[in-house]
Amino acid sequence: MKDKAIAGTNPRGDGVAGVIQTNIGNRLLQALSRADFALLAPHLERVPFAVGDEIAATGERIAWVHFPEAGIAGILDHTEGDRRLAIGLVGLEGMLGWPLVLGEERWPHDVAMRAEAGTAIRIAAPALAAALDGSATLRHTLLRFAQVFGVQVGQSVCSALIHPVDRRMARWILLYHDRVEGDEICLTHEEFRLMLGVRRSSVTDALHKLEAERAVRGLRGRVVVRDRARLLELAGGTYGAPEAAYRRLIDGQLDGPDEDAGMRDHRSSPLRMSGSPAP
Amino acid sequence: MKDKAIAGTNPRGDGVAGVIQTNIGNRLLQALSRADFALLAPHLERVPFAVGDEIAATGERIAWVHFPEAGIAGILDHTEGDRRLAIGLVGLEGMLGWPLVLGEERWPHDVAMRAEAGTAIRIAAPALAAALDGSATLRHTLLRFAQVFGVQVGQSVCSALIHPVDRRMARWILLYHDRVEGDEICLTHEEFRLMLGVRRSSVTDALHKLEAERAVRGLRGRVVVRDRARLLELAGGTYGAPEAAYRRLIDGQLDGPDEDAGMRDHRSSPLRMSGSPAP
DNA sequence: CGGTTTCTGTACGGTTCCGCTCCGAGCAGC
DNA sequence: GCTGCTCGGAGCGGAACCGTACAGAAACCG
Repeated sequence: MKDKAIAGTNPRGDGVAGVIQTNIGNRLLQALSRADFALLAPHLERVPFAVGDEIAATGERIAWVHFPEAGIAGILDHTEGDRRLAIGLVGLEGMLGWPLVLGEERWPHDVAMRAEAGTAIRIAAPALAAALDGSATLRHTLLRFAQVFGVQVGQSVCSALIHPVDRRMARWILLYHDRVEGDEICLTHEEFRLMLGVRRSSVTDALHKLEAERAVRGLRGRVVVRDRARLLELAGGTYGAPEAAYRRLIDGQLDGPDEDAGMRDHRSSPLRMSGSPAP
Repeated sequence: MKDKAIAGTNPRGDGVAGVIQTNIGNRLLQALSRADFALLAPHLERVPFAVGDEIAATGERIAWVHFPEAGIAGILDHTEGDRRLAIGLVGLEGMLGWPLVLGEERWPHDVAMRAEAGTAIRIAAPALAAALDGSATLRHTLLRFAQVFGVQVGQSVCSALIHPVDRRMARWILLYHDRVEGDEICLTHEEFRLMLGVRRSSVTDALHKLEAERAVRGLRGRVVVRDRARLLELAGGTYGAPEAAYRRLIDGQLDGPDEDAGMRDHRSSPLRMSGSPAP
């Protein structure tokens, strides 16, 4: 329980209204100015979702934009063959539907919920579009998230090209870990398989290598992070840049001008608010 | 000479002023409304570049935004190890520096010119930022390009995960082919190696497979496309979506509302203007 | 024209990962 | 208890790729 003091608000699916900024578990919405949030507030509603829920399907119109509060969304591409491969993850730090902010009305990928059930705040696409037209600062915040996610996808390319399965897996575990309460990640080997683009038993092998490094512990249906620093080593340069960019572009915009933190300092876990004890 | 009637303007490096919209070889600038172009025009200048020129380096401030007219830019990530891996390509259809439009002031990747020398139209970052603040339609066009490029990177992930080297290579050849006059692509095996993330001799092998398929012909320092349709088959689903999105979002915005073309119709070559004879 | 550099083709042994298949372990329902 | 299902672990032959190394071919250059 060493993290995410901000996230731990009430994840009950009340469904309508009563959504106020201090009552929200999504960091992107929290980062908005009071005025920008007020623009959105009348149109926000909280919805629950279960593991496996499909938020979006490639080619369909974007009807809703979601801001997850708990749970993790996999961004899935299934342009090739039968498999759907994960190109990135979005959790409570981001939004689902950024293509709308970039002027695209259709989903370029599938989006499916993973790892654990939770809630999201959603807003209808036309309402968001109207608010975007009315506020440059709102635009800026959401666009910056799109940029951060783009960097994440870029790292997915590098990871896929040069890392063996176990090191790719270390990266995905970190991405999940950042977006989850505690150290448990509820995913079966089969789900890892789809993300990594390998056969299921390669996941078993990779997990065993990570266990031999004492980096994680594998249990039925879940993985427990045991040594985050070791995972960081294994992931190498393919973890960190988007997280640093997030801190600089989304969190940092509150603190003032960029303090020239650089993109290379990613040994910490900027998305994960470790060390902040709950009240 | 079966393509790109639009692109064939004077690629001499005149360097300053005199840049008018009909005189420009960049399709993104061409797609702008007359008013939006007029906003930028006073600040545009044409610059030449050579193969190997480094347009940007990771972490540095974005000082200039470039719109290539001929030649191709590789977007390179070198977060891991010594190698720089290509995550995407940008040519005369796009721009270099879209992170600025998304609110990021620093380059998230390296950018280097590839394949052939050429020219680009550039604009200083502050001038572009001012113009963006002043025109929603300008913003929309440039943001849409950022979206299209994001889709391209997503496909790079899938390609890297599930395709063997020769099929990945087919995809890259198509991406180059779209952005080049004629059917010759001037790249050495060594340059392919960096993009594909493999050793140099694997490039030789892959190229031989493509030659056996009669899809391309390899010469010293270049590859000639012989059977584009065959390349499309080999690339499978990892080619086409961004090109279709480009036509819909950038070209289509002139023609009227989207005619529901769908994302899946990518057997043609939407970026490549084949069949339009020069006057 | 001969020497040098660059680019391409080829080979060898070793590793990773594939597809496939089968088995056991945990877990729910009845 | 037994059954049925999901999930994890293991083995085997083969294909893809790797790192390394070396030789021929093409371009370059003085």
